[in-house]
Amino acid sequence: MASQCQLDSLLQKCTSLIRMKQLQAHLITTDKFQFHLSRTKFLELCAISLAGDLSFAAQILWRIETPSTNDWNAVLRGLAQSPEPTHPQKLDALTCSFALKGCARALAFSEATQIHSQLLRFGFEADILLLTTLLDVYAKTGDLDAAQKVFDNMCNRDIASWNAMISGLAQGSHPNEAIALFNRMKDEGWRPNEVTVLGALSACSQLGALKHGQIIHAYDVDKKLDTNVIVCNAVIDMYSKCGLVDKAYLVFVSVSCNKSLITWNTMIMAFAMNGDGCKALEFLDQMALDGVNPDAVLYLAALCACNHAGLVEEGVSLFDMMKGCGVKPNDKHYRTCDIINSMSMVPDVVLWQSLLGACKTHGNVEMAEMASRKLVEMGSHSSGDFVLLSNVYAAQLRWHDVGRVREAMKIRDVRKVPGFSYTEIDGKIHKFVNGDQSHPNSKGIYAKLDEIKFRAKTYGYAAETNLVLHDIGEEDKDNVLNYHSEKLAVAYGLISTSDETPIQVIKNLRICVDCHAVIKNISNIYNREIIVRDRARFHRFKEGVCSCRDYW
DNA sequence: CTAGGGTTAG
Repeated sequence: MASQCQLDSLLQKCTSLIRMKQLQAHLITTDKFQFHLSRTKFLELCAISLAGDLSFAAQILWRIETPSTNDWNAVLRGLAQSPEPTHPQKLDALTCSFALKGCARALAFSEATQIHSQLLRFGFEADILLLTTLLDVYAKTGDLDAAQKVFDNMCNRDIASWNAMISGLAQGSHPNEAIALFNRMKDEGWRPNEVTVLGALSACSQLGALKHGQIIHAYDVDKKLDTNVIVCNAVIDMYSKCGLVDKAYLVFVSVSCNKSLITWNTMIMAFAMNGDGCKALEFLDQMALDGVNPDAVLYLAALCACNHAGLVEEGVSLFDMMKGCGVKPNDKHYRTCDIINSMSMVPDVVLWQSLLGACKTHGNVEMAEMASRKLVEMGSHSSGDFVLLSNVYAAQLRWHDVGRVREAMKIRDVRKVPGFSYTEIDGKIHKFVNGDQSHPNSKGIYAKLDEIKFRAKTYGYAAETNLVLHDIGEEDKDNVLNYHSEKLAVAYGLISTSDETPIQVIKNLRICVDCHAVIKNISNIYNREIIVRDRARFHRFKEGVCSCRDYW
């Protein structure tokens, strides 16, 4: 690089814009314009000297791919001392709109609030499209209250505004509110379109809200919205998540439009969640016959199916299919591990998570430690990963290690996601959290739980307390377990529905071993079919056994 | 000179 003095003297000689441009050309042709210091010095002179030209400096700045802070400063300094220190370009509603879209993608909440105030200042508050974008950004950045406020204050709305609010609620884990708003929309005389029903169906899927889901499905058919694949996919997903795989399959076969990869995937996932691994694999073949090429997500769904159905061999051959060559180590677990290690791509977080899950089932501490180390390396902040490892330790009574995991969670600011369960009774969704006492019929629920406990004891059941996270006294453990949200939901189902009605419960986390055992007992003692959808799959309890065959 | 921008399944 030419000496500093040389550049300085060249800069000094720039007494006109022409000279400046000559210098710029020189810097570029001698490959010195890339050099930060000379570029910034040049920019600065151009922006502030009488010979320079502020807008020319700005033009140069825009052309720099990643301007340094000093580059920005040079132009800002020029702007600050120019006759018009405000931004020379006026922004309009579209400018705001694009900026907001950027915020949505970058999940930049505070930037969105800034644009929000600009937009009010410029008087764009009657622009429905713009406010819809704003609402959507707030929802996507996680501030549903702010989104709702925008929605409520809109002087008038169109269907997209409703859609944005409904899907915002559905995707922001407020599915109940999403369904309520969907109903309100219909009450106010709006005609939901395909986008609206997608949001509402997603909410039903999350809640296991079959009654609402069926109404929406009927509406889709009536209004011919089922000519849209995306809607069909959402309907299939809704039935499958509500536990009606057969119904999901019926919809699948009767899809009149062209099926997409996602249609197949949703259906395979439905079989997987119900532990029907064979059907899922059969489907993989059918799909090939149909000329649809599976993608990575689909293989993952199929692997999931093998995992849930305990189809280890099939799972391994699927891995082989995926990477196109066979690996044959001896031990089952190490085999899975080797396959994951030898994969050409970086192993996926989900694969390590499933390995960790398998370690829990088989009590393999060493491998669990290895898998969770990998997950931490990959920057996992999912509390589920930590809880799984913790459970592996707890099962071995290694309380010190359980404590270490908790410490690690604190340091990494991983919070345990609170468990909750939903159950739909006569179209009304009831939500329970662990130890919940807020339900109007709370007394009845706890009385029923006592009864269950008493009757189960006579059947020889003892709580599996070694799987609770905390190292607390036996009796306390017993209490913590007794009031898990899924137990509360099942108890409420027992007291508020007739004997033949199956009880459906949706849980946001994985079901714990004790709840699993208790619900098996309940299905036997009370002769009730109980279906629990947990984070990973469905458990169908009937006559004392579960469809997962205790493998999950 | 105008139009241009928003909501969508696994």
